[in-house]
Formats: sequence, structure tokens, C-alpha cells
Amino acid sequence: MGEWKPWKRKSIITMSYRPKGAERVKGWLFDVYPAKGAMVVWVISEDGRRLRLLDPFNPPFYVQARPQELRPLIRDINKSGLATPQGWTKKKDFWTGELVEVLQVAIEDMERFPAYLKGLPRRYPKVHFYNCDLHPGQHYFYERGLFPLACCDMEWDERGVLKSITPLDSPWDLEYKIPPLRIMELTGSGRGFRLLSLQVRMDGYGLSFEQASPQEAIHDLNRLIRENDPDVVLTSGGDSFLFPALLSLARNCEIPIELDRDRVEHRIAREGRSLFSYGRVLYMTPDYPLFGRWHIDRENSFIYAECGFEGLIELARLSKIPVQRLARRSTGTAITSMQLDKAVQEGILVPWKKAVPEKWKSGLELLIADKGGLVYQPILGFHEKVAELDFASMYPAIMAKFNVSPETVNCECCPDAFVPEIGHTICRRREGLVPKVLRPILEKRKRYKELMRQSKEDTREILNQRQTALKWCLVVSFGFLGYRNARFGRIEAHEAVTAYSREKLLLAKEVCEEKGYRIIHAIVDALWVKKEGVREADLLELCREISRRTGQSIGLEGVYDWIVFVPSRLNAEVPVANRYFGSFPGGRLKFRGIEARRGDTPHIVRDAQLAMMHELSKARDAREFEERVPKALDVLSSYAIYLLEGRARPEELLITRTLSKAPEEYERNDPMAIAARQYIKHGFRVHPGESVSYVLLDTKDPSLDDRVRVLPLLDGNTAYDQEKYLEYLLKAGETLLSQLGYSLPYLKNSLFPSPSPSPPNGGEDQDKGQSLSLRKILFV
DNA sequence: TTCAACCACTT
DNA sequence: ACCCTTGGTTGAA
Repeated sequence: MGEWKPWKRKSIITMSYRPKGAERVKGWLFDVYPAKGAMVVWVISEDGRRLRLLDPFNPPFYVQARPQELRPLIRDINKSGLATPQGWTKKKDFWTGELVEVLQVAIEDMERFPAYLKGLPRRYPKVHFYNCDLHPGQHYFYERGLFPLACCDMEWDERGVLKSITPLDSPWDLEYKIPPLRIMELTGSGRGFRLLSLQVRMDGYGLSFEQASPQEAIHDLNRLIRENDPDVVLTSGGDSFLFPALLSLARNCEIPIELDRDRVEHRIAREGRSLFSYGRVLYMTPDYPLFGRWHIDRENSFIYAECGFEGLIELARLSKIPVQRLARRSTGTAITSMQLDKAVQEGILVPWKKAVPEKWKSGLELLIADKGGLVYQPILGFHEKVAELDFASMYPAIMAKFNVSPETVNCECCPDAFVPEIGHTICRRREGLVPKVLRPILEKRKRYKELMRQSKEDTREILNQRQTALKWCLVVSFGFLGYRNARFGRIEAHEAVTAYSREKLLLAKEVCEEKGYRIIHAIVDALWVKKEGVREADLLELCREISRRTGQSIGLEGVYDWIVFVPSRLNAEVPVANRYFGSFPGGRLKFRGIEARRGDTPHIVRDAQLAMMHELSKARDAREFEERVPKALDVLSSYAIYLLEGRARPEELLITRTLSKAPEEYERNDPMAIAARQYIKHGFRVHPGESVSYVLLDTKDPSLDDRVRVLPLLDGNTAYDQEKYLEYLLKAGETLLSQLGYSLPYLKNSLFPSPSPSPPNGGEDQDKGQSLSLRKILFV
């Protein structure tokens, strides 16, 4: 028996998305996708109508070859009926910048052309293909000078075919209006792919739908969508669970589900895929895009999760990637698209596949070039009044300033324009594509940050989301430069950037030392320095001087009241870059690399470490810090007691790790591998790049499967491996306090005194009381 | 004790 | 649709 709570919102009944006749209006470009030889263009008119228009579009691509090789290809293309050769034109070669003669071919059928294209290089190995594998939506935007959510002046005929469409704003505007979008939120829960409950929310009204017949559920959902006509369907896990579940429900009861505005012939159920990105394996569930609406799955959208709705829109406008597509892609896709757009604007031929072999390097060259960023190991332990200086967007700023780009590195024309330290050269004559794209992004981000300072709270949040989106673009642009299969990547360019960065950091260090600062730690683009009696004004002056001498802008991140650089766990004498925690005035903590920052640390351990740091953050100097240590230890012991009384809940004990391969491929029986196999055994599929979550039951149990219990099999009262979790907890405590002599054995001993030698300046009476009861639990 | 396998983190 | 920075944990030899 299904029951919707009454939907209080006034209903909108939309009859049709077809235009009634020829018209000229102002409106926003909502979405585009191909339909054979035209793009379907969805617009939101100024008066709020949602309209489906058509724009005939035959994206051009280019081929280059000698006439005798070209003739059979032209015949082949003509016979296919999928494209039409149009004539000769001159375009710029990406690598040399020279004009070359190429044949322009128009794609007639965007849906079937890609499959045909794939077979061509094998049959015509001597022909070069350019601009042929661009995404149709993006290509349409590049060629028309349009972008998602552009405010446009447009005109169409009585059939709804666009006669003209002209943008009235620019992606580079700092202020822009987007139309009010109708957002419907769908959440659901269930088991496997069985949907057990469904919630629909819109404009603050919520409906919960449980225990209904599938027919009713689909019927009512269809009605709600029809009546409210959302532009955006926002889900949590729509791709991985909700949409597949809804679609299979709809299939079973044979009621079509009407999530799209456009007619959808058939929705192909695809397999998810595992892919490698930034040093780790990721799993992408198949996505369920909508036609005429956007489906945005917050759980499966990196950009939405990191930069919010505003960041997503900002990036879509700049990168010219349709919003719904961008939502499911990485920021790397955005930066690549901006490069493609720039290439198309400038008549530069876009190579189909990257085909530049890396120049051979001697062993010595390799050693020098691959050093990457420069690191000065930190001086171990506790430091008072340390200033942190950070270069702003150092790598992208270097690329922009020194013209580092795949086609400018080791060019033919400037053999003596050397990069510091390594043998590479950089072109002086021609500006590279990468710097050309980065420069305005750097500039726009700077402007947003300036605007933020003079804005009110809610505007500031919008601006912040936008500048965060730009920040991610800048960050990945460097990674893409060295990434072998990036379209505009080349490892030598990557090496040139790190070479410059080392020079800059070295120079910054020298400036600091000249001015009497002591370097506590430095890494890539950040320095930690201190000097007796230094004032903020001195530090700002220091920043100005470094900026002047290096040509790179450096800023004062802040002055820590205290900071602790923690040693290596394997060797207490050895410092480790990037493992520290410190406190700024007011008690704001900053910490890197320690347990609390790791994604695979159980909640209870992270909470304990955070609570200890919070206690320590009340200290403003060395003396207060030492005074706070017993309090921090109290915190630690309270967590230990909780743990050893068996009160910890499974969600506090969960360990989540990401699989890099399929469960059966693991050769070791560590808890994660056992957990992965346990998922499979109980019918849950886990792919490389997906994560597994488990609780340690007894890590010593001879039966492997009893060592851990994975999340879906957990119930409320799971007995857990107290000893193991205690060890994690104490190690997290040790990380914070080892510099003050609190080693793991000491911590163990002070919390649970062993009978004979008493711990140094042992606990207060109340501590002893606790310790006794703890020992009982631990050892009985 | 040492080793190999494996994951996560920093910029 | 990577090749290797570092630290740390784990199980097993």
C-alpha cells in the first residue's frame, strides 16, 4: 500500500517542449547533444519556457596526405555516406606552428561516424587525421563560439530549427546570471538492486515513498516529474544504485519511466570501468545521463563534490563541456577541453592521437631530470613561532611565465634557450598552447579571490566555489603535462617545470637565509621558517623580497604558535617530509600526513587523534604545550577505555581501503584482501578501484574468513579485535607525542601499568583506578 | 629478522 | 588505461 504525502507545491503541467512557431528570443543554452546531422539544443527562454530546438551541424575534420594516398580515402569516405570531403584549406601544425595544406571533411552522421573512423588508420596508414575525435557537444561549442548556460540571442523558424544563436555573455565574465533551475532530489535505498524506499524532494518539500507496489511507485514518480518538470535530477548514488534499480523496476512492471524530456530510443546498460588516474585505480560506475535534463549524482561527481554546483557551472562554461557530462568527468577533462577549444579557435590541427616519442635520455640525464620537486627534510620535533610561506599555484604559474608547453620544449628554432640545470630548451618565438590556456585561468582565479575579500557572506561562497573549480584545473594541468597519454602532454615539459620549481625554491631558501631566517622545512612550493622576535610585517617584507627575486608570487600562509614535525616510525632519528601538525593563533589546527589525514584510518582512531590535537591546540607555546600533554593523554585513555569495554560501534571501527585489482588477484592474506574476497563470496561485486569496508574481528584467527567482517554483513553487536584497535589508537597517540619521549611502550605502560617496574612519573590516583579495570578486560 | 606486497599521502 | 617519490603495515619466509 503506497502513500505519498500530499505534494504541496503548485503543479506545472508542461504540454510540449516544441516551439509553437518562428520566434526570436533571449534565453540560456541549457544542453546540447547530437542527433545525426544536427545538434539538439535545449534552451530556457527568458520567460521560463523549456524548448527543444535543432541546429544543423556537420563538424569538420581534416586529413593530410599525398594525393595518391588521399584519392582512395576520399572514395572510401564518399561510399560510407557518413561524411563529405569539402575542399582544401590551410591549418597550423601543432608541433611546428607551420601552415599546412589539409583536406576538410564534414561529418554527416555524428552517431555512426566514430565506428567508421576507427577502421581508417589501418587501411590508410600514411594519412594523418586531425580534429576527428572531438566530443560532438564540445566540438559544437568550439565551432559556434558557444558554451553551456551562455545567455544568447536566438532565432528559430517554424520547425524549431535555429537560424542564429549569438552569445551575449562570455565565459570569462566574473559576474553572470544563470536561469533559475528547477532541481528535484531523488534518494533511494534498497538491497542489491531492489529498491525499498524512495524519497523525492523539491523546493523544500519532501515526499517519502515506502512499501508501495512497483506500479504505483513508477506511476507516481512519473506524475511528479511531469507536474514539476525539473531541469536537474540530483541524486546520491543515482548512477551506482538508484537509476539502475528504478529502470529494472520499470522494466519488470512494464511501465516506462519518464525521467527524460526527450524521447530516448534505448538506454544501453553498460558495464562500469576501472581506470588509472593520479597514481591510483578508480572505479567508475556506468552513468545514466538524461536527455533534456541533467542527472547529477553527487556521490559520483568529483567536481560537484569538490566545488559544488557553482564550481560545476563555472567549469562547464569555461571548458565548454555540457554540464551533465562534466559532472561525471575529472577536472583534467576540463583543462584538456580548454586546450582543444583554443586550438580550434587558432586553426591549430588537433592530432588524433598523441604520437611524440620521448627523446632518448642517458642514465645521468634521467637521474637529474626526474628529481621532481625539491625537498629539505624538516628539523624534527617541536618548534615555536614558525612561519609557513607558500608559492601561489607555483607549477601553473611557471608554465605560464616560462612558456612551458609540449610544443615549445626542445623546439627546432631556439637551441640555446636552456631550462636551468637540465638539458631541455624552450621556444622563445612562439607561445605554447598550454601557457596560453593557463594564463587567463590564473588571472580569473586571482580576480575571484580579490572579489571574495570585498563580498558578503553568500556571494563569497559562490565565488569560493568558482575559484576552487579553477584551482583544481590549475593543479591537474601540471599532472597532465607529464602524463603520457594526455593529448597535450610531454614528459620533457613536465621536467622543465620541476627544474624551474627547484630553482625558485632554492632561491627562496637563499633569500630567507640572507635575512637571518632558519629553514625548518621546505618542499616543492612551501617553506617553514623562523627567526627570533619576528613580526608579521617582517614576514610580509620577506614574501615581497622572495616574490621579487624569483618572479613567482609567494604568500604568508600563517605563523604557527607551534608546529611539530614527526619522525619516521621506522627510525625515530629520521625526519619525514610532510608529516606534521601545528596550531595557528586561535587554535586552528593544520596537519598533514598523520593518521587523521588518512582515508583508511578507523573513525575511532581519527577521532581520538583529533581530540588529542584539539586539546594540544589550546596551548600557545612550549610551556603550555607540555602542560597540556597530560590532558591529551587523558583523552587517549578515555578512548582506550571505551574501546576495551567493548562499546565501540562497527561504524567507528570500519577500515575502508581501495582495491587496485580484482579480489582474486591478491596473493597475500592481509585483512583488505580477505575482505575483498568476503564481498565476492556473499554476492557483492567489487571492482578494481572500488573500496571495501571492514571491521577487524580477530586478526590472528586461523580461519581467514573470520579475521574480518565486511560492512554489508555487519550487525549491531560485532565483537572486534580490541588489541589490534588499541594498538592503532596508541600509535596515533605516539605519532603526536613521541617527540616528547612518549613512545608506544611508554604509552602502553602508562595506560596499563605492568606489575613490576612502575612507569615514569606515573598517573594520578584516578588513572590507576581506570588502568586496573582496563587490564582486567585486556588480559582476562 | 627480513622481505615482498600493498595502500595512502604530499605537492 | 601509470611507472615508481616516500612511509607504513602486514603476513609469511
